[in-house]
Amino acid sequence: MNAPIDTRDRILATARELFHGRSYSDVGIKEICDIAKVQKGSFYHFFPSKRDLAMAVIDDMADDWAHGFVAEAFDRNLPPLERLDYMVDAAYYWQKAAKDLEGRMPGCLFGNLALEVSTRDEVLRAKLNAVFDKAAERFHETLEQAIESGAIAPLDTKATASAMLAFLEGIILLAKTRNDPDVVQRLGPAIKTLRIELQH
Amino acid sequence: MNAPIDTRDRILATARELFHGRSYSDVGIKEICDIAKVQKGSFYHFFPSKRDLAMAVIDDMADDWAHGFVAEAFDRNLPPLERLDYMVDAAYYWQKAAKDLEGRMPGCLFGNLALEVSTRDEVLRAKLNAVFDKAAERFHETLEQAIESGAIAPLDTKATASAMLAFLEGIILLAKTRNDPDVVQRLGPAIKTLRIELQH
DNA sequence: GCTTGACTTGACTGACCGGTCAATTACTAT
DNA sequence: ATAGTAATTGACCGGTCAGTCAAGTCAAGC
Repeated sequence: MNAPIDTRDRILATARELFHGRSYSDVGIKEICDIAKVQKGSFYHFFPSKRDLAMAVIDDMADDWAHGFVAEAFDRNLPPLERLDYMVDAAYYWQKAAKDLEGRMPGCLFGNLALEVSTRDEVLRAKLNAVFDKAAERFHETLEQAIESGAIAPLDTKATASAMLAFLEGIILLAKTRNDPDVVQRLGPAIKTLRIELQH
Repeated sequence: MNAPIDTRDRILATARELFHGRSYSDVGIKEICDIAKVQKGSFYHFFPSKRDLAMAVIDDMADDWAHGFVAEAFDRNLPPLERLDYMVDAAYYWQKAAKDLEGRMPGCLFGNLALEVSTRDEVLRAKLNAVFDKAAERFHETLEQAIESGAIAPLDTKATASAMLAFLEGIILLAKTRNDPDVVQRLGPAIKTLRIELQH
C-alpha cells in the first residue's frame, strides 16, 4: 500500500480491468482512481494523460499475453496445427471465465480498443497495429512449421496468418455481441481450414 | 429545409456519418445538431435520447445495407460462391472509397458499435445481434444453395455461415487497425475456404 | 540537521456532456 | 378565421470530463 511502484501498478491493473470490461471512453480517471484508492493528483504524477495510461495498459496486457497463454499455445514443442486449437481453446476459456464472473463477455481488449480509438488517435492505432503484427507473426511461424513438417500443403503463410488472426478477432467480436463464449468454441476450429494460395 | 420529416432525416444522416466515422461516445449531440443545422430542442423533439438515435441509426443503416449492395451481392441469380466474392469486393470498395474521401477507414458501423456499446447497453447489443443474425442468414442460404448445386461438399451451413460473417468482420477490424482497405481485398477471398463439418 | 526530490493530497478549473423547458412559430384541419 | 398541434428556438440544468496546482508528507543522501 505504500511502496511507490505499487501505486502505479494499482492504477494500471484497475484501468486494464475497467477498459477491458467496458470501454476506453466509458471509464473516467476519477473512477479508476476511486477503485485503485489513489488520488487524482497522484495519478497524474505517474501518467501524463489518459492516453498515456491507455498506452501503458496495452503494453501491460500485450506483455502478459506474450508470456502467458499465447506462449503456451504457440509452444514450439506442440505440433503446429494443435497450436491453433490450443489458441482457440484458450480464448474460449478466458472469455467463458470472464463471463461467469462478470456476467458479460469482455471480448479482446486489443480488438475493442482498435475499433474504438483507431479513428481518432493515430498513436494508439499504431500501437495496436504493432500488437496485431506480433500476433500475426505467431500464426506465421506456426504455418511455416506446419508446411515444413508436411502437415499442410504450401500456401501464402503471411496472408493466411493474418487471415487467421482476423478470424480469431472476428469470432470474438461475434461472441461478444451474442454475449456467448460458446460461439468461440463452435466456430473456432474452422481457423484451420483458412487458406490463401501463393501467388505466382 | 422546412418539411418536418427533413429535419429528422438530416439528424439521422449526420449521426450515421459521424458515428460511423468516429464512434458513438466520441460524437456529442451538440456536434450532430450543429452540422445538421438543427437546434438541440428540435433534436429531442424527434429522438427521446441519444440511445434512441443510435437505434434509429442502426435501423437506417441496416435498411440501406439490406436493399443496397448486400442485396446485390447475395443476388439469387449469381452462382452462390460468386456471391461471397461479390460481398468481399463490395466491402473493399466501400472502405476504400471512404478512406480516399476521409483519410481513414471507418470499418463496419455494426462491428464498431457492437464492441463499443454491447457491454453497457443490453438493448443496443440485442439490436446489433439481430443485424448480425440477418447477415448470417444471407451467408446461410448462400451455402445451402452452393451445396444444392453441387458447388461445394455438404457441411454445417449454419455454423459455417456464422464463421464467414465473423471472418468478414475480422478482416474489416484488422484493415481498420492498419488503416488499409487492401487488407480486405487480400484476405477476403479466403472466406470461401472456411468450413465447419457437420456433426453426427 | 538540512536539503532534495519523489510521492501524495484534495480542492479547483473550464469545457463539455446529455437532457429539459417554456415560449414562440408554422402548419393544418375545421 | 381560428383552434389545435407539430416543429422550432435557445437559454438553461446538474453532473461529469480530463487535467491543474499549490501545499504538504516523508524517506534517503549528505
